[in-house]
Amino acid sequence: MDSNDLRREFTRYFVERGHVAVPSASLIPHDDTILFTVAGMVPFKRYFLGEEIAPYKRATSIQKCVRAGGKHNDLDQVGKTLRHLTFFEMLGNFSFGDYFKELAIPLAWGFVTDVLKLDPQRLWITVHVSDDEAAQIWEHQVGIPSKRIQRLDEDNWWQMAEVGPCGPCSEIYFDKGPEYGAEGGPAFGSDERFLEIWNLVFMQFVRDASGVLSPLPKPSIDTGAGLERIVPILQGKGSVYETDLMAPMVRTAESVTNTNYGIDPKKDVSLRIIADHARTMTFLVSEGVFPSNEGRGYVLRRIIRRAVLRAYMLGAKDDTVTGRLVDSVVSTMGEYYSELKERVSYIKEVIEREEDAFRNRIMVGVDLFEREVRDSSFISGLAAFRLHDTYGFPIELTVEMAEDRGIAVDTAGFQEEMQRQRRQSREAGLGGKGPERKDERVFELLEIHGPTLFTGYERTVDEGRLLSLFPSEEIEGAFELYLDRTPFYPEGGGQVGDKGTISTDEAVFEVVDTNYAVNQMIRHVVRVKKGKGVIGALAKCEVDSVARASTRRNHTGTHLLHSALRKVLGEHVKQQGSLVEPGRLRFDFTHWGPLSKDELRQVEKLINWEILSDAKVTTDEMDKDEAISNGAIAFFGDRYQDVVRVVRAGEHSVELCGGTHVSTLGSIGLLKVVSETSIGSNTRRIEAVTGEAALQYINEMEDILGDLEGLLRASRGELVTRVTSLRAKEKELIEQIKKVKTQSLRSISQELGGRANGNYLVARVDDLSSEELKDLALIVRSQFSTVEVVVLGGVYSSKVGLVCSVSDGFPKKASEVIQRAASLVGGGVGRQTSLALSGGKEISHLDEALQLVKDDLSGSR
RNA sequence: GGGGAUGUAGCUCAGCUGGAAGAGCACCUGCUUUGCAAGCAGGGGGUCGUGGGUUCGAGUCCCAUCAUCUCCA
Repeated sequence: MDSNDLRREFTRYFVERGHVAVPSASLIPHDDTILFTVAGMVPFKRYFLGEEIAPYKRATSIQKCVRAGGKHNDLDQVGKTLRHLTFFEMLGNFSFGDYFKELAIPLAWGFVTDVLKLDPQRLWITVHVSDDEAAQIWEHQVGIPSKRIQRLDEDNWWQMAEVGPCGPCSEIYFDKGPEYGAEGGPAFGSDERFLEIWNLVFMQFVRDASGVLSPLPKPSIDTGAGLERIVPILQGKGSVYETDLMAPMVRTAESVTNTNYGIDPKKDVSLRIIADHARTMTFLVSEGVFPSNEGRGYVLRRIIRRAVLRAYMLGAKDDTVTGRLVDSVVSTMGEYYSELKERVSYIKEVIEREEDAFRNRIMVGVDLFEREVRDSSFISGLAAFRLHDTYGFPIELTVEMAEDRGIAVDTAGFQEEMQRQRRQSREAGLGGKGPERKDERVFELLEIHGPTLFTGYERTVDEGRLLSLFPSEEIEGAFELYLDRTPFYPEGGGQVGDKGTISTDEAVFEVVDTNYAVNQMIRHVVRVKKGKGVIGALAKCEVDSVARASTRRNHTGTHLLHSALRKVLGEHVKQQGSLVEPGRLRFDFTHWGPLSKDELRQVEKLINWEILSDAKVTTDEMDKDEAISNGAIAFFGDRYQDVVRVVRAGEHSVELCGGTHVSTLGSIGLLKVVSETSIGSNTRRIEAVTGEAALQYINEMEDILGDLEGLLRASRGELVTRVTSLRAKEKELIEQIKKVKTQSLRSISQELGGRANGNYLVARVDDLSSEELKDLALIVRSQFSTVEVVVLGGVYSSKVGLVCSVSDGFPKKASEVIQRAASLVGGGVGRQTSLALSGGKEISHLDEALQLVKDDLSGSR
């Protein structure tokens, strides 16, 4: 049975038994607590938590998963073991308060023995120490001999968090045979021998804050069976790397590194890492993750770089390898995962760019490494850390290159430095933002009155009933105000919250901000202008409609900007964040370098064409999945309700968005980009203005141009040529002045030379800058070869300048000659040998200082 | 969110404890020579990322800012 058969058989088995086949969700979960989708149940989490009602009682899925970075991280084990992977597919069947242990266990057993036809003699079962019920079912209902049912404690207890649903698990293990390790079953035997192939999670209890367990009224089932664990068993292979799932990637890794699998165990680890990472990087990029220096993007970057590094160390020094790896993943998995086939050229471009960047870093790092080993017989932890931290030179490479030369690396010291950095980062991270406080009072309101009805899409003036009013814990002197319905837009989707006024018969409130207190409860942050709020009073709500109108223009403008950027730069452009205010809009997105002037112009042109078309902006409410399948751009990490608003602006832009928008594009007026900057590697930020703000911006530019016209006495069209010619003229004049100065210095020098006292000259020359004074001293010495020491002093712009030049053979340093004189006029002097400059502010002491030098020189003769 | 590094001629970079802005390649002119990165002589090309500060004096020290690279969270 190959892996495609297995996927098909699995789905068929559970669909035949009343399950709805749910397609794999994105690897990017709608869940801030995890980095990636790490298990089959992640997309169903809200059903299990009771936050949403599941549209089906039984479901089955084959879920793409990534465990790399964050809490669930298998990066360090991959390749070293045969069973860990950073990318894998999870087979699952789920019951949402429908069947429980009594059916889940036989269903699992049936699939494993009837469909997969695994030998029951080689299967072991584990249950939780407390779970007699499951053990009973296994033994009596299924008929497993009790000696092959083992009890585990923590390993068979599942919980999502400290508080919330939890329960015992039961697992099926496959015995790979004595050649893989020690006897004893999964509880006591070897990890590599007894392979967990099936995990049944019984969501049975809910744990409260004090740790007390109480039974869930409707217990649920969550199953996870690793495709990559089962396939090798079915195909009689020792590991997934030899099966049809991953062998092609191993072959490609062999070919790009010119290495063979199965000869050197150390090299095998690398080949496995390359094969594993090839799959992970391909899938992550296909889902829109972009290499960057934070979050998911950073994990992706590390995965790409690690694969390249392993290939590099195996011998792929010059040629890029990732393109061929991606090709092999796509040809192996593209049939089942058609999204890979559709985006293959994009995936390759992103990954190959990252490989190129990394190979560049390696080149720089090798140079630095050479410099490091040149004058030292070992590499300190600090040096290794600096190579890694500052230049991105991998520690593995440092160690390997050092080994080649028989040089030791202090890896313990390196680890210490890493620890120090981790600690520092963590502390800094914690200091930033405190844990989100959820106010009990707000939950109560939600329970009693239900969600706040938002009416702001249709109007900016409305009436609502005052539900609650209490002092804000965050803002001194402010209050939180809740209504049953409101036209005030709560901050979200990058759009800032509305401001305005809320008034009742008894009171007037100024709304300074609006946001969500909890999901669906709109919080007005208000200051009391007058009177006292009475609960239950009818409140008149007036949103600052001028600001709202500007915000609308900017928000729709942001959508147009997004779609124009994708058109001009390419599909890799992904929104990374945005800020929509009345005054301006800000849009962050992924892209690998600054935009050229032409690209920016092109973007502006596309946007403003759309605006000129004055097309209607339509918003439709529809099912989330329907919207996404219709091609709407959704932002991973954002939370969407099941029913979403789809905003169409003009011909090209379709986005899921809860914000407020103009009704026709023409009312945006003009969109003008005012800045384009970088906010990190592969991330750019554009700021733009629309409507009135755009007019104001243009007027400011006009004013500047007007001022320039006045100053340069040139018309607008002549400005550039005028400045160019002025600069040329300036340069010419500077040249001339230089010449004239040199000439005049020469003639002064002639005159001074005659006043030399044998081998030295001390003179006062005023009105020369220290620069000129210095030149003069040098000219004197070049014109009069008998003069060995020249000391010149003078006053220039009410400061004293002092300079000394001596010939090569002279016994004293130049600085020594004028040392005392310099301190007399209030200046310091360095330790220069042939030429010393000094200066000070004590003009009255200049003559005295020069006399001092004269006396010294005549004395030393 | 917190660190580190870099920014000097078209390109690659040097410039030490502040004191006269450099090299190689490329470019231009001339000569020599018709042999694989040709040689010789001469020449042009710099707001030393930007803005402040310290100093008699800053490419160099301090602060801010922009850009690029990089590590950690």
